[in-house]
Parts: sequence; C-alpha cells; structure tokens
Amino acid sequence: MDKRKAKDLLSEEVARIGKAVSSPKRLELLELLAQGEKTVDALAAEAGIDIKLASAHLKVLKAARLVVAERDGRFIAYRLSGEDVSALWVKLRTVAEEHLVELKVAMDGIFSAPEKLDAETRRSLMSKARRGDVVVIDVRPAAEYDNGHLPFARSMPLDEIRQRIKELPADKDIVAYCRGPFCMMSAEAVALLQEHGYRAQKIADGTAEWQAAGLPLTTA
Amino acid sequence: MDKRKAKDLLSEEVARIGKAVSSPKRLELLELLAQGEKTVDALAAEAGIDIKLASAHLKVLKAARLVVAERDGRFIAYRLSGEDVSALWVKLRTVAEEHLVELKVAMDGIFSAPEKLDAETRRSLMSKARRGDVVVIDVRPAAEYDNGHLPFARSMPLDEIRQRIKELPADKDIVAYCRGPFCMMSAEAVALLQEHGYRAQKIADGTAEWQAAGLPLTTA
DNA sequence: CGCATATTCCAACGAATATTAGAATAATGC
DNA sequence: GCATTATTCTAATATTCGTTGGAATATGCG
Repeated sequence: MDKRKAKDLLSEEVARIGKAVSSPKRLELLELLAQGEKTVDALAAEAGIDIKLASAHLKVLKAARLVVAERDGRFIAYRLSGEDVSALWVKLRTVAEEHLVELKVAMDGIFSAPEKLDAETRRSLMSKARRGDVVVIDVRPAAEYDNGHLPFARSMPLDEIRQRIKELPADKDIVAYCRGPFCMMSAEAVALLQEHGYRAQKIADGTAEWQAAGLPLTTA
Repeated sequence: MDKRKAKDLLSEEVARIGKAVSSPKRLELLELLAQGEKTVDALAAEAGIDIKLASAHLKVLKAARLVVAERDGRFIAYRLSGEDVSALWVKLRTVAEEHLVELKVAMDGIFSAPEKLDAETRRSLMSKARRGDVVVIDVRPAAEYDNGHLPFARSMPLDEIRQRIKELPADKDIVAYCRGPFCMMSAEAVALLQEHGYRAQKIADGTAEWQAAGLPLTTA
C-alpha cells in the first residue's frame, strides 16, 4: 500500500523538528534566541559552549527552519523563524515540567520559590502594574528588553541593579522577571533587592511564556 | 560557576521530551494514541511496524512520560499521559507545516484540498452543525469516536460507509473528519461519497487539533 | 499444569549524532 | 593587500540510536 510511504514521509518531516529539539544545547540556544536576535559569539558564550559547537548546532536548527541567519557586518545574527518556534519551546518545557518528576525535583533544588502564574494572576499583576501598585522590572540585558517586554515593565538589568537600586521605590512591591522558568537572573535580582530591604519577588514567566499565554508584549 | 551545571541539568530533562519526539515512528504512534487508548498490537499494525519495534518505541515514550501503559487482561494498553501531550504533537506538526517547505510540498502531493480551519470557520461549522445544515461525520473507527469526538458529529467509520451510506441525507452538505491533517481517511470518505452523488467535503482537523484550538469535545 | 497469545528483554549490527581540532571563507579596518 | 575577527567547513572520534532476531515473561484458557 502506498499510503504507508506517504505517511512515513509526513512523519519524517515532522521528525526533523523533533530531532532539532532533541539536544539540550540546542534547546538552550532556542531559549536564548527566544529573547531576541543574537550572534553566534554571544550564543556560544551564554550557553557555555565552544563557538564551533554552537555553529554546528545552529546549523541543525537552521536546517530544521527553526532559526534564520542574517549577516550583519562582520557578525552573523541568528533569530527564531517565528513566534510559533518560541511557543514550541514553551510547550516542550511545560510538558516536561508537567510529567518529568526528575525535572520537578531539579527545579525544587535550584529555585526556592517557583511562582508559576495562571491566567488570573497574570491579569491581576497587569492591573496592579498599570495602577503603579507594583513595579515590574525586567532584569535581562537591555537589548533583550528592547526586543520586547512585559507591558508596564521597566528595564533593570541584573548587573546594573547595584548601581541603580536607588531608582526603585522602597515602599512598593517589586516583581522581577527574566528569561523564563529556567533563568536564574530574577532570583538573583530578588535576593539582591531583599538584602537592601526591598519587598521583591520573582515570577516564572519570561516574554515567551507571556506571549504563549496569549498576552501582548510591548516592543519599545 | 555552578549555574552552568544547573542549566545543563534542566535542558537535559527537557531534551528527554525532545528525544522522544525525534523519531518518525514515535510521532506516528503519538498521533495514533491521540485518538485514544490502544494496544501494542493495534499500534504496530496501524503504524506498519513490527510489534517488537513498536514495543521498543513505546518504551522510549514511556521513559519520557509521554505515555502510560496499563495491563488490560492479556493485552497492554497505552495511552497519552495527558492532554498536553496531544497538544505537543499538534504544535510540532503545525511548526513543521509552517516552516518546512518540503512538508508543504509533500502534503500538496498527497491531499488535493488542504482545508485548514481558522477560529471563525470552526465556529460557523459548529453553528451549522447544530442547526442541522451540515452533517458532520467522524470516519474513524468507532472506538476512537467513542473516546471523544467533535460536537454534533456522528460516527460513520470509513469501512462501513458503503453499507451505511443510505443513512446520510442526500440533500445536505456532509463534512468529514478523521485523525487530523496527516490522516487520509476523510479524503477517502469524501471521494466515496462524491461518487455516490453526495455533496461532501473534508476538514483537516481531528480531535487533537480541535481541542488544541480550545474547543470542547463530546465524550459519548 | 501446559499451551497459546501478547509483550518485553537481550544481544548485535549498521547508521546517525555530538564533540573536538584544524583548515577555509568572508567581511572589516589599517 | 594584509592582518584581524567571526564564522563555517571538513575530518575524525566516541557514543547513541533504530532495527532485527531470538529468548524470556506474563496472562488467560482448557
């Protein structure tokens, strides 16, 4: 029967996407690229791998059309080929979080307070932020903030908080977010702020999670 | 820095899900399981592979916690471990459909009319079905229909259509669906109905797509 | 108990993959 | 044009994965 061959062909094509997301390193690259366009250089440095290896992995992602490359002067910038790729990364991660006990255990060991958000919490956070009852800070590097951020959030990169801490109101609740549930920057920011007497907490959402929940981002 | 190790650990866990969905055969098994619980036997037969191989692939899926097995008498029935797994399959497929030119070409070669649905089309289909202006038929095996089906749809398995064709109204539009965009049953059903003078068309959605679009199923 | 059926386990092979090192390419700036 | 920087390509390695065949396990039935 020829139906078999047709079906195999279709499954094989989808498996190209599956293969692309079957490597830990590539998933980390996707998470980074979900924050915006980045050079091979920057990706390798942030993922803690050799540039050659990063290049090889990016080639695989490109072959699966999950990312596109564009030369920008001497550098080559990679970016996700669409919003749906970011959503796929979120879906993979949430399925893993839901079903893999090992991942739950690992996360409990790394993050003291998970702070997962549901639709209602997200909504109430936004109305509080709109009224100014809480200050939402984006602790990622400024370039990532510029690429898109939560509504009403202000940029306060982790490595600038020490110097700029005076800019934050001491009498208000501060909510920090970063790249998502696997990112440790918001936790560090919260620790730093609490040391200085601020009422700070983190949320697990990053821009990818926010967008996957159907909520809009602000692109400055 | 220890952050690296933590991050690697988290990525590795998610990659377990990625690895599980990196094989064409396993994806096909997931598509089948999205239609409901099935035995190893049935899965192997429908996927066109050896039982041993099916068992091996199911073991991988089970290790990634995407499926759960339960012994039922002499048989072992597998089922998806959650609705989110079905949604992951849909997401993988839609990303592939969106970005892989090769897949688009392959689908154009296999299916003459794609009939993708958007939110508005789905809504209008349902109101027409509710009013009885169209007859929605589920051409999958009866067991899959029983496991969950589109609202207002009636079961009319592909291999029973010939005998039961008189049950269908000749003066109404008939809309057939099956397991999803990769499934060929609805196309065959439509061809058969049109041969007999019925006004029939297919839609790409299966129950997984319907559910992933946020719409409810009916479980008989 | 012993036989039939359904499924898994084990071993083995070739194919595909991740990683590293070294050479090659491509654009920039003097 | 030449050195510099960023990236990719090629080749080589160890490892993992898909697949198949044969043995083992578990359940139901007479």
